Amino acid sequence: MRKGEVTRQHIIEEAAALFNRRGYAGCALREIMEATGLEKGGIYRHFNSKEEIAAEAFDYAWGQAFAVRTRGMDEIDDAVDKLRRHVANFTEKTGFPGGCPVLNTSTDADDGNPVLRERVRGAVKRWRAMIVGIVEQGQAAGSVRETFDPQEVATRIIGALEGAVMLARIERNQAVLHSTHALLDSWLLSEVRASGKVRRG
Amino acid sequence: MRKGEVTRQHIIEEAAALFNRRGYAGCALREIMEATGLEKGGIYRHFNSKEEIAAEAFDYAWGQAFAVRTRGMDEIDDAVDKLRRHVANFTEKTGFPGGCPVLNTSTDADDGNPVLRERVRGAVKRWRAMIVGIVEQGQAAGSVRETFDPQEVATRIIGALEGAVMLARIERNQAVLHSTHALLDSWLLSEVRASGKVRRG
DNA sequence: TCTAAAAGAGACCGCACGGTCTCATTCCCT
DNA sequence: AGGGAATGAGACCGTGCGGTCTCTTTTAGA
Repeated sequence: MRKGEVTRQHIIEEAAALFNRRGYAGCALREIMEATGLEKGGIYRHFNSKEEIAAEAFDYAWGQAFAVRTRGMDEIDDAVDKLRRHVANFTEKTGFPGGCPVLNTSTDADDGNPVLRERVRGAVKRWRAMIVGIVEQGQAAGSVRETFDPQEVATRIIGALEGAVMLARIERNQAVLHSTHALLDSWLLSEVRASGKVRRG
Repeated sequence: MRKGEVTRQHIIEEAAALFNRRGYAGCALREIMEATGLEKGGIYRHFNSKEEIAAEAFDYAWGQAFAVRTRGMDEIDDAVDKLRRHVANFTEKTGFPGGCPVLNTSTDADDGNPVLRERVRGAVKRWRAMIVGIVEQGQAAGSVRETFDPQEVATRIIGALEGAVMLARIERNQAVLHSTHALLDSWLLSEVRASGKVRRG
């Protein structure tokens, strides 16, 4: 890796934390300069615009957060337990400094920032697809109830998790996350799990 | 009402819509000037700073949204039906242009904007207190299960609603709101409602 | 109708913003 | 070691930002 590539990645990482905390409009290039120790020339050497930095910063932040939230899932076969792990990771571990990138960027993306909008949408689409996939596998394997629409399970989980993150931040109270963890866990075990069914696979 | 008071209120209302859509940092005074047809002198005649406008704009926006979301609840005696009305209002009606003021402002409030932070927190506190109060009344009246912690019911409802709003916006799909409405409604009827209990009151 | 106060227009301020481009320094390959 | 390319510093640009303050216009009450 060349010196420039190292610097480029360093800019992305520093900018990611700043954009996640302050939002796109609220974070000036000057702050990224300070955080990286570079002057403008050094930053514009690698990126054409602030928007380009923000886009790559979001991708990085979301990648980091998603990795934390999906850790250990692959080692679990059972669909319900896999989802339970996901919920536990999300609520009990810090995904990325400054909170959830999807939540924070969703308002930035709202108005006049199509690049970020597509990025956030893509992230949610992949997240939803992951959950839907797991539910469908579970239904095929007989461990998830057939009565649940996989899309609605995904809506429930994503909505509840993002809502909890928002509440925890506003109220400055992590208990909301623990409480949501317990609620979703209980729901997955008692409602989503197919009880008494034979597990195939 | 004096002419000035009318103008002041007009500024607040126009600013509320703009701040809700663009966020604090993303909305310049020039935009408020354009929306109101006033010059700076006219705006600074009534407010000392942009922050003061934003604070009053948030109060106004939240007041409007909350009124929509609580409409008709007072005419309902049963606690579970009252909460169902709230959920229906929230998911099926537009609370305020540009989305939910609490969600939108929560990221603005995050970093370096203590005035807005306290405002948002206060709004959520009142919202939570309303739901907790209804649950407690329902438990006292025997129509809500005693096994539920009222705070957790509030967490569940607020979290799910705000998460759904966020998702609906990102995905540009109102179906998420309808789906969340159905999920919460079903939960309230089948889990929260005390079945077979005598209703007192 | 008159007049003082209220309300608002508009010119101005200093500073900050994102971006451009030339020059200086560093890197890295031969 | 040398030299060309890569990398980054720094000066500069035009524009926009929130805020200030004087002057003009409008309001509203006697």
